[in-house]
Amino acid sequence: MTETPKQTVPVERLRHGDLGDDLSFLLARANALSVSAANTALAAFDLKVRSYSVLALVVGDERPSQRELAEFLRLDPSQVVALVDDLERRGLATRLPDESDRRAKVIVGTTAGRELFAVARRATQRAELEVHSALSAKERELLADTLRRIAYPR
Amino acid sequence: MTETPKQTVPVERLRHGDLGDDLSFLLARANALSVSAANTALAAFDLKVRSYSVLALVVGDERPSQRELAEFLRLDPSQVVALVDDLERRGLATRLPDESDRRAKVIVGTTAGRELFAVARRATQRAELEVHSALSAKERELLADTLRRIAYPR
DNA sequence: ATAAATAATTGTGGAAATCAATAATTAAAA
DNA sequence: TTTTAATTATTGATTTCCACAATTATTTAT
Repeated sequence: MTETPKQTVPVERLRHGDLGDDLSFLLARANALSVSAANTALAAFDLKVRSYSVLALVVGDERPSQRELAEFLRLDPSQVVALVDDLERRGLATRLPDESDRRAKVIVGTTAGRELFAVARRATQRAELEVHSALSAKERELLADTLRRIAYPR
Repeated sequence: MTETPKQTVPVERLRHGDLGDDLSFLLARANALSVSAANTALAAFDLKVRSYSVLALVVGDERPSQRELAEFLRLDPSQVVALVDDLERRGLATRLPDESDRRAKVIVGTTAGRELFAVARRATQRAELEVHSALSAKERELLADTLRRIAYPR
């Protein structure tokens, strides 16, 4: 029996089918790598990309309502309830009544929330830089511009 | 009571915080739009991006093992079992013994699988074109090149 | 004044991710 | 060669995630 040498680069050959070069698939795979790197970096702070994203949106001075968070993050409103519950329980954000609409609640980050976000942000940016290390600063800029046109259509 | 005019572009202002311009976030958002467009297009064939991806990989002549599918798609091997179970039940793919390793099973698309993939592919490509309609052909090409460097590091 | 729409919330069922354990087989080490 | 370790597919359990329906309070439209 002649021995077939075992491949050391296992799935290389799968890259060159209909799928491996597909733009949507590349997008999905790049995103998967990015998300898991970010989650790894955020684990130290008991955050995931979801809760980190909410935190990022509420530590500024935009004071979004839960509905706005849901819409922007493409989440079901009920998921936002759970995410805000968690942040609030941990003292990182607060629900405030919306002065102009008593149905709505405005979410604002606390001081602790802002502080945690600051350090978590450094960690995610380090991780992100790692993921995109194959690209130059200029290429990253161009990529962001291009993705922005897809991410925010119209 | 003075009335505050309701905004017609609701979350526009959230785009311009720390998050909205973040490369990883843009990647995630662009991908989310792409995935949901693809899933919508694939629903007509009782496929999702997951099962479509597996189908795409097995209708070629690479004859991947389940382990290779799992690795390439970044899935747990047990999820691949379920996906292949489904395709096999529907007569779209078959498990064949790997001649050189009797632990492994090689997955090959059936004729029906190839036919379904062909039409499903047209549908997803239409949907994809829609999602990326803000980009020219040249820009799509450049985007694919850039994403490829992130998606397949080293 | 009444009706319709909206914001947050709860609960629910199904999909999916994660993890441990197992049987069969192969590869590595002694 | 014999034993040991690693690998492949599989099952099952656990948890998390996601999409929906229903509910309450409030606001907007008729």
